Formats: sequence, structure tokens, C-alpha cells
Amino acid sequence: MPKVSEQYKEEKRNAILESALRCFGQKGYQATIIDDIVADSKISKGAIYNYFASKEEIYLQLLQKRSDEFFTDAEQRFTDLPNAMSKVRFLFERFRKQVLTEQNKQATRVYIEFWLYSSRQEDLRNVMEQRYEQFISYIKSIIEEGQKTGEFKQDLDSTQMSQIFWAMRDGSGLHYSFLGDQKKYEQTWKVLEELFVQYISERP
Amino acid sequence: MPKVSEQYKEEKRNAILESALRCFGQKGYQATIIDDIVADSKISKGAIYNYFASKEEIYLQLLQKRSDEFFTDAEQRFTDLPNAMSKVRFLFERFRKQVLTEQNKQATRVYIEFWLYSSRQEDLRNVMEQRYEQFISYIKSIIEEGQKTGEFKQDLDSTQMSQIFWAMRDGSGLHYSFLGDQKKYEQTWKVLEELFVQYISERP
Amino acid sequence: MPKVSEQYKEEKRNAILESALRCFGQKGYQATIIDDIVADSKISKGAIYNYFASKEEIYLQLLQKRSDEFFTDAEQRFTDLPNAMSKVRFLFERFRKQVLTEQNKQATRVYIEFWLYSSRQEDLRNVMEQRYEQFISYIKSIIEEGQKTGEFKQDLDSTQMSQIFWAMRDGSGLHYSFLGDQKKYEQTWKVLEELFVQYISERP
Amino acid sequence: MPKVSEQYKEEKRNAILESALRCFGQKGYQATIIDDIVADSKISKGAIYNYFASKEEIYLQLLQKRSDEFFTDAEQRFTDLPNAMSKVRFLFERFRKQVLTEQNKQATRVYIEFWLYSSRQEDLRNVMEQRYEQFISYIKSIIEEGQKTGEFKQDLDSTQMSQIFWAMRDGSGLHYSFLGDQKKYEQTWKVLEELFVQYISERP
DNA sequence: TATGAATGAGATTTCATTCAT
DNA sequence: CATGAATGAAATCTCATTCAT
Repeated sequence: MPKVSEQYKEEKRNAILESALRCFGQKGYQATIIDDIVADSKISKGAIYNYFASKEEIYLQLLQKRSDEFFTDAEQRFTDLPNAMSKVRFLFERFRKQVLTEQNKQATRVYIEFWLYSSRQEDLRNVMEQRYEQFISYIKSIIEEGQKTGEFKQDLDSTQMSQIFWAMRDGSGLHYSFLGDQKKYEQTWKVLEELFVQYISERP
Repeated sequence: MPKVSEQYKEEKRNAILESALRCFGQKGYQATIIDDIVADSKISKGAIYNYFASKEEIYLQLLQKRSDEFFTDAEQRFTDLPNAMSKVRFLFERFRKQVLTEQNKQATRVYIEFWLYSSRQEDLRNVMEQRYEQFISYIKSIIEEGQKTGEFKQDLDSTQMSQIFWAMRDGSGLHYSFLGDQKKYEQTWKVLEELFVQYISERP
Repeated sequence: MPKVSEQYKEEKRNAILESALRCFGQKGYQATIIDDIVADSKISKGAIYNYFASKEEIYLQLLQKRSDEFFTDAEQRFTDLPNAMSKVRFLFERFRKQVLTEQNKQATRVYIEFWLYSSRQEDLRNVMEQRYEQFISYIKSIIEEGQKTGEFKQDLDSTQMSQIFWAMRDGSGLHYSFLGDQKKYEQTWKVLEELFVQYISERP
Repeated sequence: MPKVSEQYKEEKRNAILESALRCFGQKGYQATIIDDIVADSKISKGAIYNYFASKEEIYLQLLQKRSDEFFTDAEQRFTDLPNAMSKVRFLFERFRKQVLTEQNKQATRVYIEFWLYSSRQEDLRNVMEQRYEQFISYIKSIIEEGQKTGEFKQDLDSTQMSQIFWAMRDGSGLHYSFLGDQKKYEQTWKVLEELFVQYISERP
């Protein structure tokens, strides 16, 4: 029987993950040492290992948590959007309006780094493939919804359009996590939106 | 063995760089240890350090060499293309036709990893900024050429379109270096091409 | 084992320094490898680096500690000596009575090696200059005391006499750390004492 | 039958030794790498190993050469000195007048470093003991000459006085190779001379 | 003989993980 | 549960020496 509450444990886990995100974002996964997380979180090394089995597990859970959050959040926001197009537009707006804080840039880097990392670890390919699949089907279903309602062209490959969306998002995320120019970032997303929407829209 | 020709040394350097590319591609920059390069190249550790001052320098020179090659190659191929649109189409074709060999996927990963790496190393930001600038102005000038000839819309921001091109390229590069499905890769590039060309083209 | 007392840590530090002194004395600073200290102290490599940032820092702190000890010790012993001459005699006696144990010979070598080492390291010159200054002024003040009381000649340059004392000490230290003949060592110090005392004494 | 003259080889050997002295003086024996000597002497690494079997051998021969030079030189200069006292005075003058050039300071450091080095290498103790013996007997014989002629006190231990001379010389050499103040150096030697001469002289 | 590229054992330092307290 | 000192395998880089040319 545990001496501390579940909630206490959850908070500690989260504190560790938040510190880890900062550290991984700042220095990269490999370059981050456990002592960085100790210093940032003020939680002792031993305690960290009580909550996570290894540095890699922290990394994995961090990614899991973030994509869970994305979907939870996205789900909520979509409830009262009337049609597919407004959902697409909402998505672009969402990324466009993201502020290029150090934190956000770091989170992007962590996320992209994880692509590379998992490309190379046989045992992580699965994890990553599933996550990718989730992201893909998310937009895919919006596209298909739009096709059903006649908002979007009938002959689009919905999977492909979804892939393209995420490729654009990751490509510009990568560049702007480096460049960090907020204004240009927003303009770029404006153009991406036009580009994308123009392409999928059924012409009158 | 001393007093070897410049050519001999050049070959050795290249052999090391090629091994390094393989290793960095397979395991990532940080995870690659010098002994991996030793094993792959069959060149002794000491010899490697005769040619490069550090592991980081190998990394830098590798990137330098690859982007040099890109521009040299691109320059040559463009000589007999008649107009801006054919150049743009050619560029898309070029990336579309790239074969997703292990080598190419690795090269892409190394390249993207370098973005992350240089984001974090103050002294590399410059190197990377310049390289990015080079890539940007390369397409920017094609866009502007097309605007002069009336092939492309007049109100495009050429820099932005160039950024978008490279964002798409890096985003899809990242994903397909992981997914590795050649057929889908080509289809994606076909759609990207339509998307992009449609957007920049002057309507009749 | 954590949350150990300050005393525990202090003891560990001292154990490392003592081992280092033995090793540096036996093989010299440069020739001593960390594994020598590990073997001698039975403290793991990692633990040593928990206490000292580098091999050089061990060296520095070792020297610091030894000269601190000299002054602390010297201060105490002088408290009840009635005049300058007895202090000078006491100093000579102190060095004369030093036993040429392996440990003492090694300590002398380490000390002299440090002169050479710091001569060559711009950033250590300061450290060494200060230490030298401390040793010089220590005897200088005794000489001046004797001049005030009329025990010693008035026209001595007290700094110079102090320099000469330490030159004699280091020169004979160097030689006897090599020769190691206790009896001759004592006789030499007897003569040095006569030489020195005769020179500084005010003739009646 | 060799293809080059003995003289050529001798010159090469000397060039290497001179470079080695500079390098060992500047950086110390251990810290000097063969490439330093290559750079300084502009003689190739292979060639150096044609003339000397190892870095240590260069060190040894360097010391041998320097002490040979000392004795050869000393012998010559003494030929027309009339008595023991003038020889003693000449010796002090010789050291006093030495200019504290970088080269001389370096040579002193190399020499002292060699004391330490040989203290620790069983196989070098012999070499060093013999060299020491040579230096000792050199002054010892002058003292004894002076005792015979009645210039010096009869009850001096000539060996000991010689030891003291060299201890003073090495001690002040060590310090001034670090301090490098020419004027003070000369004053110190003036006092050392008085100290020493006063002590050994027969009182009228 | 001269050259200098190649070798690889070995040195310093790091850091994920463990575990005694 | 928390702590943080201890561990030691492993990584980077060095450099005396060799030897093919």
C-alpha cells in the first residue's frame, strides 16, 4: 500500500516530464544528461529513477503525453465547428497562431528529433508508426468528411493530403524552430493555407 | 608511404566522409562513435584524426560537401532549360525521382539532424543560416525569373515561396526517410508539384 | 549512501589527495595516470571526479593544502620562541630534522615539479608567485625582527636573505630527494645553518 | 659504407638536440611531443628516429652533451687562474654573470626536470649519480687545493661544501628560471658568494 | 637516408544507472 | 519513497613509434 497519494505521484511524474521537455529541447535528447533534469526539476536522481526506468523511457512518455494532449485538445475544439472546411481552416489557424516561444521551438525540436531517433531504433518504429497513423487519420477523416459534403474535390487521395499537411507542418516547424521569425512564420502559414485550401476545394 | 599525392589524400578524406555519412545516417551523429567509422572505413582511428580534427569537424565537412555537390549538380542540369516553369518542374522531378535507398534516407536524416544540432550550437547557427540562405535564394531566383517573364503570378513573395518549397521538401524528406514507401513518395511529390505549380502560375 | 556528512566528504577528499601525493611523488605529475590514484586509493575513477574536476585540480589543491599546513604548523611552533635568532635556528632545525622517508622525498619532488610546471603554464604563474611571496615574507619578517632587536646585521637585504634561505632549502631538497642519505643530509643542514647564521649575525 | 659524411650526421644530431632543448625547455619533457621537435627543427620524424632511438634517448644525450660542454668549458677557463680562491670566485662570477635569457632559463628547467625524472627511473639513477659525482668532485678538488695552500679552513668537509655549492646553484636556478629578474639574480649571487667565501676562508 | 601517413594502445573525462542510508 | 555518492564501461582524442615508398 503506497504511502503517498496517486495524485502526488502524478504531479511528480509531470514535473519530471516538464523538466525533461525543457532540457531535451535545449540540448537535445542525447546531449541532455540526467543531472540536467535533476537541476531543472530539483528532484533527486534517485527519485527520477523511481518514476521512470531510464532516460529513454522519459523521452517516450514525454512524446506520448504530448500527442495525447494534442488530440484531447483538438477533439474539444472541434465540437462546434459546422463543416470540414472550417475544421481545416481552424487547423491552419491553430498552427499559424502558435507563438514561437523558446518553449514551443524546443518542443518542435524534440518532436522532430524523435522522428530521427525512432527511425533508427527498431523497437521504436512501431510506436512512431502508430503515432503517425493517428495524426494522418485525424486529417484524413476531415478531408473525407469534406468530400462527402461536396466541399472538397472528389478525386483527392485523403491519406495523401493528410500526409502533405503534416509534412508541411513538420518542414516549417523545423525551419522556424531555427529561424524563429514570428511574423514570417505567420505569413508562411497564411500562404500554406491558401495553397492547401485552393487545392482541395471543389471549384464552383 | 609518405609524400603521397594530393589525390591520394583527397580520396582518403572522401572515404572517411562516406563512411561517416553511412554511420551518422544509421545511428545518428551523437550515437556514432569514432570506432564505428573506423570499422566501416577500415581506416585507423589515428589516421582519421590526421584528416579531421574532431568528430564535429567530420560532420561539418560532410554537410559542406553535400550541399556543394547539390549546387554544382543543380547548376549543370539547369543550363539548357528554357524557362522558369521548366526549372521548377525539373526541381520537383528531381526530388520525386530520388530513390529511397538506405543511403538517401540516411543522408536526409543526417541533414535534418544537423538542423537540430546547429539550432543548439551557437557557433553553428551561422554556418546553417548561410547554407539555408543559399538554398532559399536558389529557388527564389527561379521564382523571380518566372515573374519577370510573366509565367508566375506577380504578387508572390518569392522568398516565401522558396521557404515553402524547402519546408515541403524537408517535411516529406523527414517522413519518408522513416516510412520509406517509394511509390507513395513519388505520388506525394506529384501532388506537391501540382499544389505548388497551381499556386504560383499566372492564370490565363 | 547519500546525504553524508561534511566530515565524510572531507575525509574522502583527503584520502584522494594523499593517494595523489604518493602517486605524483612516485611517478611524477604527468606520468601519473588517474588509474594509479584509483589503484592506490581504492576509490573509483568516477568518485574521484566527483571530488575534483580534473587531474590538474587535484595537483593544485594538493599543493595548496601542503603549503597551508606548513604555515599553520609553523605559526603554532613559533609562539613561544623568544627572539629572531631562535626562530631562525628553529627553522633550520626543522628542516634538518626532517626524516628522508620515501614520503617526504616524494613530497619534495612534487613541490619542485610544481615550480617547473607552473613556470610553463601562464595561468599558474600567479598561484605560484603568491605562494612564493608567502614563503619569502615569512622569513623576511623574522630577519627584520632580528634587525630591529640588533641580533642581525643592519645592512642585510631581508628579502634577499629569505630568497637565499629558500633557494638553499629547495636545492638541497632536490638533491637529497634523489640521494637520500639521512646522515649527510643532516650534516649539510648543520653547515648551511652555520653559513647562514654566521652571515646574518651582528659581530660583537 | 655510409653515403653521407660523419660531419653531416653530427650536425644533424646537434640540430635535433638544440631543437629538443628549446622544446623541452618550453613545455617540459613529457609535454613535448615529437612533432614539436619536428616543427622546430624542420627535420622529419623519420629522420629524427634515424638518429635517436626514442624520445628518452634524445633527453639523455641532451643532458650528456650539456654537462660535457660545462666541463670542457670550465677546464679551459681555469688554466691560468693562480689559486683556489680565484677559481672559486671565478665560478661564482660565472653563474652570476649568466644572462637570464629564455634559453638559459629553459636549460635550467630541463636540467632540474631531469633530476626529478631520473629520481624515478631506476635505470637512470646511475647516469645521474655519476653526473652528480662529477660535478661534486669538480668543486671538491678546488676546495682541497685551497686547503693545501692554506687559503681555506682546514676543517672543512670538501665534499659537503661542494654539495652546498651545487644546492645553492640549483635552488637559485630553479627560482630564477621562474622569477627571471636579472638584477636581483645577480645580487643574490653576490650575497651567495660572500656567504660561501666568508665561510670557507681561513681567518687571518 | 628521408619522409610523413598510419597505427593503436592508452590517457582523460563523462554519465546512466545503482543502491546504501 | 528520497537521496546523491559511487561505479565503471565507454567515448574522444593523443602521440611515440613504425615502415612503405
